[in-house]
Amino acid sequence: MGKREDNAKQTRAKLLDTADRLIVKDGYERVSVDSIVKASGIAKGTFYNYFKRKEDLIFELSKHRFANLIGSRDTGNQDAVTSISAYLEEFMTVIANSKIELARQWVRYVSASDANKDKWQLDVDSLERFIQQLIREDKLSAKTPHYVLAETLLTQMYGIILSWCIDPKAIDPIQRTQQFCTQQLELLVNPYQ
Amino acid sequence: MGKREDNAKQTRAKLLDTADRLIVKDGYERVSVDSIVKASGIAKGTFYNYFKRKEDLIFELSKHRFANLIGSRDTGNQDAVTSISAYLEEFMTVIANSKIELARQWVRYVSASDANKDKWQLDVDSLERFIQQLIREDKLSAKTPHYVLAETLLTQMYGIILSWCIDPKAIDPIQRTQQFCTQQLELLVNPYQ
Amino acid sequence: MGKREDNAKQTRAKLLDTADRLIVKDGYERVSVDSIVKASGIAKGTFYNYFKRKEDLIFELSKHRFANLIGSRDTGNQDAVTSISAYLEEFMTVIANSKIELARQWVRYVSASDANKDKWQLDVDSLERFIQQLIREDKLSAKTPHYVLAETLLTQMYGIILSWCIDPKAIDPIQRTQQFCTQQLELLVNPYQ
Amino acid sequence: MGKREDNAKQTRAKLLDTADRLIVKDGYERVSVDSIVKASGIAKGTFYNYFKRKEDLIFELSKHRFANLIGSRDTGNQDAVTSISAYLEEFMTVIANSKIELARQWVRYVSASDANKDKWQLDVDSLERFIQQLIREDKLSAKTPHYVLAETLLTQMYGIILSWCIDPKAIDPIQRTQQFCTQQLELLVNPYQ
DNA sequence: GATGAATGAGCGTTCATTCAT
DNA sequence: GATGAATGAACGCTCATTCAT
Repeated sequence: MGKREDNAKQTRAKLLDTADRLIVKDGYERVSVDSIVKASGIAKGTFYNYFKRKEDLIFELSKHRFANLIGSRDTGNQDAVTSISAYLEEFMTVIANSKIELARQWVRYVSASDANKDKWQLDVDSLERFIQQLIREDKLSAKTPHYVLAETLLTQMYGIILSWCIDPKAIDPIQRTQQFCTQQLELLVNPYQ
Repeated sequence: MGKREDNAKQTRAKLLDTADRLIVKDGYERVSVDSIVKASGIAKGTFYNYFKRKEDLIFELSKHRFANLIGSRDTGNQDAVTSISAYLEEFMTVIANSKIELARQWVRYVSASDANKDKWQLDVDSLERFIQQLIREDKLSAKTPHYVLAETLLTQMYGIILSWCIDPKAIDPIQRTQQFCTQQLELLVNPYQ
Repeated sequence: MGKREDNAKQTRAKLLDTADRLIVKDGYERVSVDSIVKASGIAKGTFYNYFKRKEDLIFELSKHRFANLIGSRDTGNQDAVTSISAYLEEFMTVIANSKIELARQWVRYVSASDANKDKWQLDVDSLERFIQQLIREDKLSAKTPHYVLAETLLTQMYGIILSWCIDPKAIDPIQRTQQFCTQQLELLVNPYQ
Repeated sequence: MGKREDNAKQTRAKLLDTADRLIVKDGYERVSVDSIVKASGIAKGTFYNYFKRKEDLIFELSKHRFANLIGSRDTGNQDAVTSISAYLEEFMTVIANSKIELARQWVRYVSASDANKDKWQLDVDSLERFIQQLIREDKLSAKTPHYVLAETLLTQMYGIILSWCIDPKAIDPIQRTQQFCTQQLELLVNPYQ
């Protein structure tokens, strides 16, 4: 870990950070190599020392950017519906806390190409693990179709995000999530509780 | 309907068709006015005789594709779950029949600005009317929360579309819809059946 | 003068009028054949029945548009300075009454090509004739250098117009003309009065 | 001043020179970015490395041509009329030395928007200071209306430029300036000499 | 390894002009 | 004579990429 390698790592990191920041600020479409190197104070040629093509940076970014949002969590002695509700609300809060433009950009981004396909699977897996945890804690029966349930719930969340992007004024994603949890979640979970 | 008007209609249609085909083939991002006119053998200037901006063509395209998804329908003597399943499957079939690139384009388009906010509401209203019809036909109890149910179901459909856009290879929207109908829909509808 | 010739004349006149109006409204640069035919409700092809090229219409327009502003006038028994002052003020009033954008457009127009070279000469000739009239009326001596004086005075008017175009807020062309007449004109005319 | 910086300077200069040459040759209206880069053998993209917009090059060009027209000058023991004549002639010579197309461009440019309003004021101020210098040197009386005189003289110069632009063949700006100085200037200055 | 000037294909768009109907 | 769809060169401008220094 000589000084030079260190500098190189920093340069690379700076490019990634700057690109990330610009995408958030200006939207994915508007971010060019030019804007990245100008904002980061790094020469254009240097950019191409680290990334053979612009695409490479974008790809690397997407790996970091949409990292799995929710890790394991303590459910205490709450019942299954309450636990899942808390999970989903937290999931949606992270997204809803960003401005609508960011959410829109996110939708455009993940639906732009196959580069982000992991995102969906990671989210499903994470939610499924959470449900399995509830099964292990005997809050849900062993018969619970954990994968299908995870898929359904996450699909609902994704649907809320998309409808929010379509009509941000009419739809409050947090409130919609709460409504769903209150009125529908129980129906889905009840048989297994 | 003189020869000229006829030709004009054909020219317009050819531009739309070609654009549609190219978007499916190459992806929304890569389709330019140049590529459209070159592929259709029409002069660039002619393009702008029909569409003031490239955007206008795109808009018209997505309108055609995703417009008027569901009209009224005869439910015969099917029960509520079966009827709703048929409705949702038809809804999704229209979308899934388009290629993934067109669905992506649609997602990008409706989430791009506030211009399409009606889309969501129209879909919800349409589905709600369908549920109300089932209530009138005594297939669902009068207590059915028709609006909330419509919202939930449509949100699920939108979520499926979005997850399909994210990972088209892993997800088959029709199959996912059927799975949802089979395994979850009953839970949601049962209390009111 | 059959009906057909009459219609043809009207069509031609309408094109000229519309073009003139649009140039005043939108500025010379922004007026296209398209905008002219759209605004006049005449088909594009018809335009080219009357004018072989767009230039032809512009040329014809310039002949009408910048016609000699001032004809002969009664000077009554006013002295030379008063008469000339009235003449110059009227000249400038015609111009200043138009909006600054029109004046700017005029400047751009007359300085754009050689097509308007007559304009300057016509104005000088007109003013010279006026001065000669004053000589004939014995309000100025026969030694008055009528052409040079006309040139100098008109040049001053043109200079005022140009400076007005450059800084419309700081300069009031009418007031500047009056100031010139009050403070400087006498000096130029006195020797011959 | 490495080789690279040197080359860059040359590239920039070449673009400016070529543009200048083309404007003189073909007229302001007909010069496009394309024609400039083609004539200079420089890539189009390079043009935009140096000038953010085409306008910027035009602006820089006109700044070079018409900037800093007159600095302070030694009047020796010439009388006022001679000194002012020399001043005005030099002013006009700078302009007349450019080709007519460049003068036209200048006129169009300064009259295009409010961005150049200073130009007029700077010229007036400069000329006024020169007249004040003549007053201090006792070549003009203290009663001389220095500002009004400066305005009148400069207006005359601007008028000559404009009339030159309108009819370049009939009018020689230098000769017209000399004529004005010989025949009219004395009348304006005499009372204060 | 860092630099930034140079590149040129490509973009969306405008517009005067032609010509079959 | 009137029509308006069709044309295609030209416009100003963007941008990912290359390469000599």
